[in-house]
Amino acid sequence: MVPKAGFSREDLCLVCQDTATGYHYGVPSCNGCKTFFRRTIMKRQKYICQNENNCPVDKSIRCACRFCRFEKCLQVGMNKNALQQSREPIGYTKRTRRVPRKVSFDSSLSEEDSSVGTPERITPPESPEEVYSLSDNYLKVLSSREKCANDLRLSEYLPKRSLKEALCSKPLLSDPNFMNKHGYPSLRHTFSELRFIQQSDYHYWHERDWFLLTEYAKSFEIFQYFPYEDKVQLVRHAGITIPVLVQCFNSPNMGPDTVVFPDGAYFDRTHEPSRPAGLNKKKYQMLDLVLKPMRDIQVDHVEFAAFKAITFLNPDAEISLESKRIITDERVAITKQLYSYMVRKDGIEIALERFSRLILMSSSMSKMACESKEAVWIADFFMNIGFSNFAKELFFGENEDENEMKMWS
Amino acid sequence: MVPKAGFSREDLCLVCQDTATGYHYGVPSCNGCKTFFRRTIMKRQKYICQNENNCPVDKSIRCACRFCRFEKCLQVGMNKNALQQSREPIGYTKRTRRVPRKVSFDSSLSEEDSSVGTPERITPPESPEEVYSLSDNYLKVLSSREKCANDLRLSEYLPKRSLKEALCSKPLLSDPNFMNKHGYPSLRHTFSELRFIQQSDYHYWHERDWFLLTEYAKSFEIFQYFPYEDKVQLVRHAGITIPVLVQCFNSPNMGPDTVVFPDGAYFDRTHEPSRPAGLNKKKYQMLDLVLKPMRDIQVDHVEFAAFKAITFLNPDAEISLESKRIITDERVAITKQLYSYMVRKDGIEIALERFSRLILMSSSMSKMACESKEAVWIADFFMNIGFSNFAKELFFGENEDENEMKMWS
DNA sequence: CGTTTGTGGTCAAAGGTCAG
DNA sequence: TCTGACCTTTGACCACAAAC
Repeated sequence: MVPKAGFSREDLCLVCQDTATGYHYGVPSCNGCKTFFRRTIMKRQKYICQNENNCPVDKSIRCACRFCRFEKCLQVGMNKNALQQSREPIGYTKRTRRVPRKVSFDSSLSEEDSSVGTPERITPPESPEEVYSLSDNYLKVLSSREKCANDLRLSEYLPKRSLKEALCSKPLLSDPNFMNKHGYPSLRHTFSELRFIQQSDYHYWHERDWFLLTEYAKSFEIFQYFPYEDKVQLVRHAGITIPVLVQCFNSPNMGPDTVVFPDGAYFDRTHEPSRPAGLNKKKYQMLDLVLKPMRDIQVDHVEFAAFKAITFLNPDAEISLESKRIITDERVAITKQLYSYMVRKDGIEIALERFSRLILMSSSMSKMACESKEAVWIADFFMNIGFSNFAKELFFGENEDENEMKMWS
Repeated sequence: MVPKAGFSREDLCLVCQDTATGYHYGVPSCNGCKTFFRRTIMKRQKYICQNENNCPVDKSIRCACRFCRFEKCLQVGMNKNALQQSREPIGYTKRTRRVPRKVSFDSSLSEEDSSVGTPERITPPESPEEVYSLSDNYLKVLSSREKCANDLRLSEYLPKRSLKEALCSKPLLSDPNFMNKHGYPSLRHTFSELRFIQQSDYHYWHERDWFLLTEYAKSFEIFQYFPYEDKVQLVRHAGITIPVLVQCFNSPNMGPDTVVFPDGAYFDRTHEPSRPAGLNKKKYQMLDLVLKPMRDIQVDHVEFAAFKAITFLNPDAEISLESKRIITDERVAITKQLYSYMVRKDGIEIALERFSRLILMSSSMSKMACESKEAVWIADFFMNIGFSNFAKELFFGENEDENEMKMWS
């Protein structure tokens, strides 16, 4: 693209002697020969001369023999290497060609200024506008799945079933018939009539959110291929963290320390003496490690969907090595897309900050998962809180011996 | 001049790998990508990818997909705000400096001077912005500090002292006199004469690595300002993870399941019946959750230094809210710096993959921290393993009552 | 006060378009 | 179909100002 010294508009195309429009592929040449050369190379076209391979080539008859025209292009020095890789199509929406000008002798030197001379001053955008990307296909899937899960959470639907039934039955979230029938809010779940939470509310929402967790798990394609024992372990490992995440994110913001459930039950930093000390402590962890950071970062629903998936797909669960590998790969893929999404949304500076904070929350989630299981176990064992059979299956396995093993392993 | 070790790609455009002409909008880049980025922003252009939004972008085909090219510009960190927003026909803003040059100490990474103590940052961070700008040097500081720590680990030096003495005494790693005197390898610590590990070896290396942990902790400038109780909690929380990290990273690669200590003691996946079941299980976790991933990712020493700091600066420890905040900010700053380093080293695609895998390891570390404390407690309580007083202080606190509280809280 | 660095602008020369 | 006048995009190079 360095202007060749000494070129003037009077120069002629070295191929056909037409008026040259500049240097093309290293040679002063006209538009026609330039385009002809490029097309020939790009389409790898081969020509054959009908005569003696020495046809004359000039402006009037340059189209007569393509073989000899191309030969001439090469002879005068057109350089194949000056061709570039195909570019993206521009796709003109409409023909913006100027009104054909009458050709005159002097217009060629002065015409530029009329249209090009005073372009309006282009200024950068004042504010960053939304640049949402379609590149994050998986994120969109996760996000709409999250929407369905929330619809179901607000509904009345809550089946009684064993853990095995829950994990092996047909997925509901991806079933349009089911969702049409049940996926609308219950009148009781409209976040109205606030009242302080009671034991029965905790139970109700834990049961609901554990039910939702099993459906959420099944909504991952990879999940169906895992051995049953891995499914149980994965859901068990997420048994505390996912409900906590869901409860925090879906709570309307009624102050920094308040979590509201859809039926209006709420809790805050109030110490509840009737609950085991461990569960009170977990409540504070939930406020400090999840609610506050998520509000600080201002996690949006796409980011939430991704982070929830990252939290669920935890290779630290006690599953087979093959399942660990699959889960890790899935997790990394989501993490990468999440980063891309955040960069597009906020720009690199802010995105890297928010991304780091969000991803580093996963270590807090792990801590909660680990400690809470212990606390739940102790709560049940010593306080006789009375979990449902489903919850006991979820956390403790099918029999008491297994529990003992877990406690001391 | 600070040598640019590890920044081998600095002369290449991070977007397309063409020769970079300098930093543009915050990123080493070529003229083409620079101009492309500016034009896209100025003209508010939106592109659509014809494929899967993951087109490769390099010198030869960078024009093939403008969507993916622009996406990559953002990914590698091109900053929209670096475009000048002035309404004047020509407006210039302040240049964006990438490395503050005012600090003149630079012995950190020079070759032979490893015995010299690591200088800490001279001025404490007054604002988040200052932390960020200084953090360009932060990885270098962490990396050379790590070198000192390893020198001390290989030495003979191992004082007997209480936890309080350890945490409140003068930092040794940054003391050139001390490091000159003691920071050279012991003859016994040369990784020769392999032999299977014994109980006494475990004890010896745990004691060494706990000693090193306290010195490592003190090497953080923020650490000295924490209340004593927070210091204890922070070190306690890192009591398992940091030694495990150090042992894995510094072990020569003698196969996928083998960890070798400097004196030649090694362990592998062999079940050791004489050890408590919990500690055997932790050993497997160490191999699966730390050794294997670190070798898969091929963590280099700068990345290791950063990840170790991220692991140590864990806001999940039971410390005051103010300390949590300080630690989180420090952690996030290191994380951002680590990401930048990896992008410079590997390019965006590989870096994002490796970064995600590495950062997500922090949740495994949290799990280990949580479960291991429990296992250590049980090991001591039931198996009478016989930890030193120092270890007991580290893990269980000063008195038995505190232990009981922790167990059931 | 000169050098280095990173802005924005320029325009020759690439590639793409579509009536003829 | 192929052609080529016309159009858009690209990037090497330049001037300028701020930082060093």
